[in-house]
Amino acid sequence: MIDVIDDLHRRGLIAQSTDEAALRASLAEGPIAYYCGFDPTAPSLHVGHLVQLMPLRALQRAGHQPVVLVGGATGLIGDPRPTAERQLNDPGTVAGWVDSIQRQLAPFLERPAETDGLQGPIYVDNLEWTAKLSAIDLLRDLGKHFRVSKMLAKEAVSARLNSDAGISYTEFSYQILQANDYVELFRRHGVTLQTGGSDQWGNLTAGIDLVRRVEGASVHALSTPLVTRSDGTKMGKSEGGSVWLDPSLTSPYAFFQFWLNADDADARTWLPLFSERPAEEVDALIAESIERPAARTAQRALAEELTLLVHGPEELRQAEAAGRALFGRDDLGSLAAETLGAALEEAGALRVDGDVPSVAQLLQLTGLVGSLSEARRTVKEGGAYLNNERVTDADAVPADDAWLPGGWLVLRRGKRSIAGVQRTGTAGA
RNA sequence: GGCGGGUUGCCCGAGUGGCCAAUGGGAGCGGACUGUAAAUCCGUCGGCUUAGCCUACGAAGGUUCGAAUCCUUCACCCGCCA
Repeated sequence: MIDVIDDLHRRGLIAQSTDEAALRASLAEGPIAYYCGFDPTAPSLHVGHLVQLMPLRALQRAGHQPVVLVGGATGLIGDPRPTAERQLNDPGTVAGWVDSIQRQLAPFLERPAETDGLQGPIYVDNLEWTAKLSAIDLLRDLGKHFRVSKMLAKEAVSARLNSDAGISYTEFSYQILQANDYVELFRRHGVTLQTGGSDQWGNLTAGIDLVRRVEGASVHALSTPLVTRSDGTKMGKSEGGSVWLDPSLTSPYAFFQFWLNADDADARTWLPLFSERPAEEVDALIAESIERPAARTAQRALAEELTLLVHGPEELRQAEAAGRALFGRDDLGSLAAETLGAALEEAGALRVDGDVPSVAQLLQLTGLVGSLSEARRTVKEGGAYLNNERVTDADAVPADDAWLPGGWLVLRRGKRSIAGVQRTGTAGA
């Protein structure tokens, strides 16, 4: 059996680690419990979180016990970002996000657990113990273990102190709460390893220090690298928004397209990170990508594997089929109504009944553009297409003979933003 | 608590009474070239009932024919002093 740590290194999933020899020894000794926390800052996780999920899965496959923490308490406080103070979200909203994120995390660890007889995840919410902390407990029992000079030295904190934004006492205190989580999980579930992003390193080590001080135990941390794009920006933005894991926020089709459209350099660096294929297969795919970049083997492998992981086999099949139909060379009119309809449902479909809106209005209603002004601008720039033909008049209403089988119109913005419009009610085609 | 500096569009950052929906850069978006890549070049980049109008330069008032620009108060940030 391949050593987990070796495997994680091979995949590039380890940025930093505490005493690696000790960690290897402890992992080899027998199953350990490990945890990773996710703060609810939105209703869903996004593709950037996948890099956290990969080590969780890898460790689980190696027989260890995953503990998944959703930060119902820390989400109310806000982990300091290096740039600016966070906007506080109200408790009800955060509680809702805790639920949705917890549900979202389940399949990543439950499916392998069910099928392979592994340890299923333990779910925890740090609100459970943090809400009970009184100001006295916090300051007297926890605060005494924290040296301000050390807290100030944390990267995010010092960055903020050196910026115009400054930092509130609220966010400054964040690391105390997260450190306390490690102590609580050590006590409750015997957790001895925390994983997290490399930007969390300061928080991870703060937890280790606190466990040592209050429990006298030596525990571990492992951080994943910050995944970026070749241009240095964060991974996961597409068409102006984040790529979410929640299918109602980012459709499986859009999710699939995100990976398919990754640039070559990115796809090759991301593939080992996200693919759970054997090393030789990954290497072969990358070699092929270098040899014949136009075939996009790396992009395709990422798109297929991740859509399958996040959305399941049926959604993958449909997302793939939709892409083929919409980007294929076939004449749109020659596609079967069902094929076209299924593809457009995946891409995003709008129903119209009665009076047909103008092209500009349709662009806005389908969400391809954010406003009517933008719709007009897009048409002016030559970036709006109706059934693959460039639109020249933003206020024109689609002609009767423009409707394709099934009562569909294919509306496109730019090269690859597509939406369907279906005419209902009135007699379609 | 005192004194000084600051708060401009998605981000950075010019702008000190009319020529400002606001120079410039970045991001984003569109076009050309391609492979539904990258790089490059060109265009675009608040909203709307789009030759016009509305909303905007931390917030609220005020001065003025006219303010992002001047005055007052408030909020927040940074620095120095207590």
